Amino acid sequence: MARRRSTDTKPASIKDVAALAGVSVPTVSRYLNDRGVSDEKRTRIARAIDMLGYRPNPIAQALVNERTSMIAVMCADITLFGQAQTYKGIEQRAHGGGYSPDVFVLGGRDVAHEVRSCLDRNPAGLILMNFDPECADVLDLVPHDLPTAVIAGNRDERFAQISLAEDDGGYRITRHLLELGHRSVQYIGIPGGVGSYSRMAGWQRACREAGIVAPDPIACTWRPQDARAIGRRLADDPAVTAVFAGNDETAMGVIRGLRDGGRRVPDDVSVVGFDDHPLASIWDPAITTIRQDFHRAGAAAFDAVTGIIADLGEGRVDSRTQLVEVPGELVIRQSSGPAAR
Amino acid sequence: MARRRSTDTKPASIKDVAALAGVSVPTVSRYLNDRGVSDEKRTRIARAIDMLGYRPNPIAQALVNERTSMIAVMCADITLFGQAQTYKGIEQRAHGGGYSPDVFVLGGRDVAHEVRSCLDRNPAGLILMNFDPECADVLDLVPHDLPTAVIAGNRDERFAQISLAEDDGGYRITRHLLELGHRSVQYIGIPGGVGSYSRMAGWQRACREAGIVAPDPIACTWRPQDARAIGRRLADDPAVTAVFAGNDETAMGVIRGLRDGGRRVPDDVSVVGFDDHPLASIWDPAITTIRQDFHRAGAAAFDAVTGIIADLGEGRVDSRTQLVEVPGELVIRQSSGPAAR
DNA sequence: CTGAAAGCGCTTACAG
DNA sequence: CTGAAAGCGCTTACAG
Repeated sequence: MARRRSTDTKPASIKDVAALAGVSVPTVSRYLNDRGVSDEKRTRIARAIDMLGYRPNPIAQALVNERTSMIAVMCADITLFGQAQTYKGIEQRAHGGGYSPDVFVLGGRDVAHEVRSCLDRNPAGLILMNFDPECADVLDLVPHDLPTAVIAGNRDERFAQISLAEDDGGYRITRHLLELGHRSVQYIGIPGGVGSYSRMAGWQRACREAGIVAPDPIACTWRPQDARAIGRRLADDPAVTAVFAGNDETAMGVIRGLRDGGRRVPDDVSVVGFDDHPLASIWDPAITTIRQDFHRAGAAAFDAVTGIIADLGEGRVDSRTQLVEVPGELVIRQSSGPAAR
Repeated sequence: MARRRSTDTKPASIKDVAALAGVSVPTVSRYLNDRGVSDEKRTRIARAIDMLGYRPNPIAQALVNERTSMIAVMCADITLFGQAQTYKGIEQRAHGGGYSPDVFVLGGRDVAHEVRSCLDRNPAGLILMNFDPECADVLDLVPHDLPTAVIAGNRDERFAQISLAEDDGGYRITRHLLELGHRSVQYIGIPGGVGSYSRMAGWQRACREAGIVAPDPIACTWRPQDARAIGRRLADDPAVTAVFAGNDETAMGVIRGLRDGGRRVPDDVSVVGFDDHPLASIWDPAITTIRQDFHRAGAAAFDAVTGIIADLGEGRVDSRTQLVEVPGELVIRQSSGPAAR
């Protein structure tokens, strides 16, 4: 089998540049890495690079440096709103800098295998979007000395972490419903989303504080259709006057299901969501929600990882376990209203 | 600066395996690549690999093979529904195979620079999601001999292409509205989405065939809020009885805007979308749309690229410019109805 | 089937 | 500041 495709002109290497500039290969390398090179050779090398259209081979660099310039970004499903937005935040922050993010979707059964494949590629750092339960195990497979930031999930003292303050958001939006006079709030959960730092935990805390017994949470998938079916069932229970859906898309499904069952929102039942999806304000009725700043969380995670890398270069080590809080914001719209008397 | 982080135990290399197994390095390499190795050495090597937890270094492999096992996937914005779903299709198809997809978001001003950075990393193949106008220029920067598949966009005879048959979808959904008795259909465009293979082209064709003059298309962004503003404006024009929105999210915004302006959907105005977004059937009224099979398009693109790679290995060359059609499906729901008399 | 040699494109001590 | 040497972890001819 041919080792190179036939029509391909082989790209210039550092050797070609050195030859054309009349210097040694290490001198070109020093030029590329901003080490001391005389002005005269600088210009000669610059010209040679320009003429040849030379671009350093990142693969060779990675081999000798024993690390790439890639920041691995692991997530369970990049098609979901929060994860996509978070990645966008990472992506935009990375732009133009020395590191480029690289998505690894942990989709299959053998997550450990996928994680190892990723680590084999020698990332300079790692960002884990810990939105889904299957991601939590990943942390035990990550070498301790790999600069790492975790977004969301329970606090893990071993790593830097970006907290989206979900418990606080869940608490506040539940309080909002209680203050409207509702005597109980039904929670509908999204996959994962459990643990002491979750929106569900905030809901439970608010219920406890108000002295009411939180009803059993109802589990839902990511699919709005399933939320609709749940809403339809809830429509038949006159005791339900307030619903806290785990995210906005779930809220949309629940509202539709309640309406299918003849209940009006918010007149008969208040429904709130979470995240502030772009369609949340378009929905009819517009959805009361907690706005999450996923972009900022992504950017913060990127900054954390590159910060750790820089700190390690200078022998500092304290930034490795920092905690950054990205608070949510209660956005009151039309899907929540006073409890019917 | 330390070349390796201190707490790190250096991973085993092929050299370590060879030493432990008592064979030469090339023999281990042959073992790894399924070349002839005696049974006795096979077992010794296998044991050594197992004991050391050895994993071949893909970076070194890439350097010597002059190609990686990565399929570069370029797109403009992976947070958009169609692109995210398409990527998911690619991702799932790739699973377990020898190639892994790798996203490159062409976000910045200097697309050419971004493309070159991607190509520097020596992908084995390339998939371009040609949904946005800025992506079209990319094709001129791609070396002809890089196995490439283009998803959507105008037909480019130089490359394999997966067509989502958007013009056909646009034609059929416009026909649907015309058959309901509407005398004119207003098109609201999404960014990009022009050219002879677009949903807009299908709309124009259907109008032309019906002998009606297509009104000027209205440009919209990806933001549902902007679509809502357009809908609000349209509400004041009694001549508008049918709207074809460039995608479902735009349709939702338009419907909301029409309602803000006092018009009922579909009684006063029919509104249809495109894509079959998961929320399209949840929306009230549920949205008539063209269902697109993005997963299948992604899988087809992956198959095309890996097929080209395999064919090149065997000297075939014909698959390089194949065209695959992934048709859409008209899904009639409640947002479209007979024209008011 | 197998090992010694050479090489992929780069970088980093080591002498000058 | 600069070049000759050695090496990163692999693979592929080349002899045996």
